[in-house]
Amino acid sequence: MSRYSPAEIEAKWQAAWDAAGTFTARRDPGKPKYYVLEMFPYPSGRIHIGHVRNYTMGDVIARYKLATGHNVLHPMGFDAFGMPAENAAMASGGHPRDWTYGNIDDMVAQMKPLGFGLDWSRMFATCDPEYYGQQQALFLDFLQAGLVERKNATVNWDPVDRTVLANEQVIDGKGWRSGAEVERRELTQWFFKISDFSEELLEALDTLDDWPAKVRLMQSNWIGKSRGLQFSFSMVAPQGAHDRIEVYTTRPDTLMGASFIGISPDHPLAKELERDNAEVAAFCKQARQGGTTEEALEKAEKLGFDTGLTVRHPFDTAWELPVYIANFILMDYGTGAIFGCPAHDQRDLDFARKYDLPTPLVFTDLRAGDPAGPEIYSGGSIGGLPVTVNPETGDKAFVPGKSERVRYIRGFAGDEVQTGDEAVEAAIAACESQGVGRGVTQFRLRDWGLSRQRYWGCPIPVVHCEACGVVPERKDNLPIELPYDEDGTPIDFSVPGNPLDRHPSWRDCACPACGAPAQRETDTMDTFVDSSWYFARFTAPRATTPTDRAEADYWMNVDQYIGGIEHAILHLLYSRFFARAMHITGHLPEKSKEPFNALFTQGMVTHAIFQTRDAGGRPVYHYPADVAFRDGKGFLEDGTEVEIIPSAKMSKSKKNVVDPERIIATYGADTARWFVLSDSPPERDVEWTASGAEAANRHLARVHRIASDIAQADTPANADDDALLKEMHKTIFDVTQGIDSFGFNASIARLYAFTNVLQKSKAGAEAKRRAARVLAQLMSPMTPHLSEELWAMLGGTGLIAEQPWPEADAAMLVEDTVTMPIQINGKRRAEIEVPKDLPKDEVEKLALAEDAVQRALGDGPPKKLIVVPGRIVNVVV
RNA sequence: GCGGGCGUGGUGGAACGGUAGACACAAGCGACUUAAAAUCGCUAGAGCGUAGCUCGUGCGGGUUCGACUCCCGCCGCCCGCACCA
Repeated sequence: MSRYSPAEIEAKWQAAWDAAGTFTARRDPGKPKYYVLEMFPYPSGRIHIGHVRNYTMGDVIARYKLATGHNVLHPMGFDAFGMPAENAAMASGGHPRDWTYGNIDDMVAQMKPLGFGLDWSRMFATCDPEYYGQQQALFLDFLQAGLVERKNATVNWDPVDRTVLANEQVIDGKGWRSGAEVERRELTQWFFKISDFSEELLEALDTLDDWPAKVRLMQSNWIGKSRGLQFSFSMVAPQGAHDRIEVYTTRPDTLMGASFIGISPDHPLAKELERDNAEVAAFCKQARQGGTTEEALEKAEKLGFDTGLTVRHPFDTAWELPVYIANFILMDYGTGAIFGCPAHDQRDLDFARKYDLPTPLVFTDLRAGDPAGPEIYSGGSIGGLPVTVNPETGDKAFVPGKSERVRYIRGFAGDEVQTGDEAVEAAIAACESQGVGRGVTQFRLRDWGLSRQRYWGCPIPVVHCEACGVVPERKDNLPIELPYDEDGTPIDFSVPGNPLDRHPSWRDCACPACGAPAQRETDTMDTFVDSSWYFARFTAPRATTPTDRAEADYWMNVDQYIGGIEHAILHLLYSRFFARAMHITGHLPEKSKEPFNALFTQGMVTHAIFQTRDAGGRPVYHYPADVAFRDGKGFLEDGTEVEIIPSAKMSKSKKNVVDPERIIATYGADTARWFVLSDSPPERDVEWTASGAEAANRHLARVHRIASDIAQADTPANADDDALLKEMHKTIFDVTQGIDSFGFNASIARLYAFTNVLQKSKAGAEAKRRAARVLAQLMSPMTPHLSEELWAMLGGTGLIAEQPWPEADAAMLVEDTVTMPIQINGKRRAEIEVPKDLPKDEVEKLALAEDAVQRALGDGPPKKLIVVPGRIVNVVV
């Protein structure tokens, strides 16, 4: 009898699929197509177990769809531009291109042994000139279609290295290399006009039925549609050209609670004041310190500078409000100016407390004044109305939900008692009728700045000419390739900044319009651009235009997209925009405006951390391979017990990583594939454990053993055949349903159960062989190599990968009787076995006759009797 | 700080508002063996007065005949926050 030997069989069957071209996708209008795609990896050089899980999920779908008669497209590529390659060149010399392609070779070599049913002939990397040249063509088409523009953006500026930093390079407000205090600085950049599509991108979310609701909600919040009022405060004393300050607010109902005006340090008025006032300039400089992230802005200490200027309240010209320059207001949002209502906004309240500004209350809790209700205010007043928030809760603003009803004491429109939403609408209407501003619908979504001051990215194909201005490159000149060296000299990556900027022979060129000497744009594109259309490129990866319409029309859309939740907003939103832009420019059909029909977000693979402490109490981490287990505890070789911290995100610094290559070498690819799917639902994290992997391997060996016994068995057909086949059909049904609904762990649990049944069954050899072949088929999406081996062993013909999926016989699924639990007051106390269609009153009779029920009832009748047919009986006593 | 999610035995997890703990891991006991490994079988949420009863799905409330599931308020952890990919 042969033993389970993954190393042998896995290589063998991979070669067989290659030879048969099982996974090579060809357009065939006669067959329904199915496009399954996993988010492609960044070529770090090593695949990790999380990749294994991600691609195994996609492969299960791909192989299952192939078996159900689909023409499957399942491609793979690399998201190959980005900072790590430049960082590597900076840290240890070499060239980003060599580093990246070397890593890609390594990763492909690590992925192939996993036996994924991928069409490798379509592979590309986004750093291939063939790919990014087409991306440049797309950029030019977008530019011509009015989908691109130039304007200012705020960036992180390192004043010592004199370079722009990525957010992740800003640590606690300081540059990662120089340690210098980072400044926010404005720069002219290219933008995709994604905000023109805000409404459409928001509305179309409703059509994405097969996307997780949480992703749609996150996108919806990100786009952030709001209804508000745009109006201006007139200045008491005009300052230069400024005689008013334009603000936007989503809470115009709190206008009578205004306490101050805040403007961004980059507001034109602030800039004007800065010019001839050293104190203002010093404050603005300080206010511009720190990173650009929303998180940094929100968490930073709120600072303000009283300009001494004042404005008039639009409804009471005698009421003057001070104008502050504030560090938490960004010029990129709204008008770069706000009015503060401290009583009903936490940030404004913090600010008002700090600068001792009044906090007029606009509305109160309906229960205010009720002794049992919250006390919201006390203290002084303006015009007989309360001003000071209750000193006891004085640092907490009263911010109820907008749908909650509150009592307006400083309202100016609508009822005294109304919801925030109603009050906002009433306030907008009232303001409009009195000529104070206008109602405006605004979106939080900003345009997508795509310029990056870096080398390792797709060059932006434009030229700056003194005479003609900004000129698009001619498509004939594409691709504009990144220079590998500097006329024979290696590019120096050790200097901060963009090497393209200091590369004269690459930068200098002829103007595509007038032919005069001109200069190339040295910025490259955000790597999100690369990943915003790769799915379309996979449909015709070698086409000499961005897409081939016949191929794109056939293969698009992606039927099932699989990736991490961390991409829930940006990558997916940008891709949705790109698909629309590509449709407008003729590169994709109408139906592809939403390019991903279904989305699945998978969880991470985690691993316990093994830790001891050094003399100073600091943690010391240990690799899993160095830890031995006894009685559920872990020990180092010298006998020291380690502390086990379960389920932590894998990270090299914590040493809680497992290497897929080692797993494959030890157990084989099928074990790795089986285990990463087996223990947790796919959308949740799964914890990798050595014992779990071992057990998965033992199970596969067991299936192999059972199958080889069955292959040689000669038991005649008998009375047990029917029960086995019935169980087989139920298993087909359950496993299929599991795969269809991404319940891979449930499918696997069912396969375990069926294996147990098969092993114990006394059925005849023929029935058992049939059941075992079906078992092999049902396992084949997860363990394709073992399944091929079993299939061949059990007399199957051809490749199991190319067999039609087994179908459950509905007649074999029905049961004649059901077990009904009987509850007394909601607690299970007994159960009865009844015919499936027994009438309700019969069930009631049987239930009441039960001992447990009789005992609970005593002599009285039940208070209530609930019978859910086929499900449950509940007796209330 | 803001937005989104998750929380069930010693462990991973299962459970259309209807028998909480399927299926596994770890553990214990047994069979086989000279022995071990492998394999096979059995036990197993906690507690108690053990034919049975009580408690139990992060914490506190609520809705319901019935709540892991729905609602409200907390706590903890994870993801995202526009130049990480």
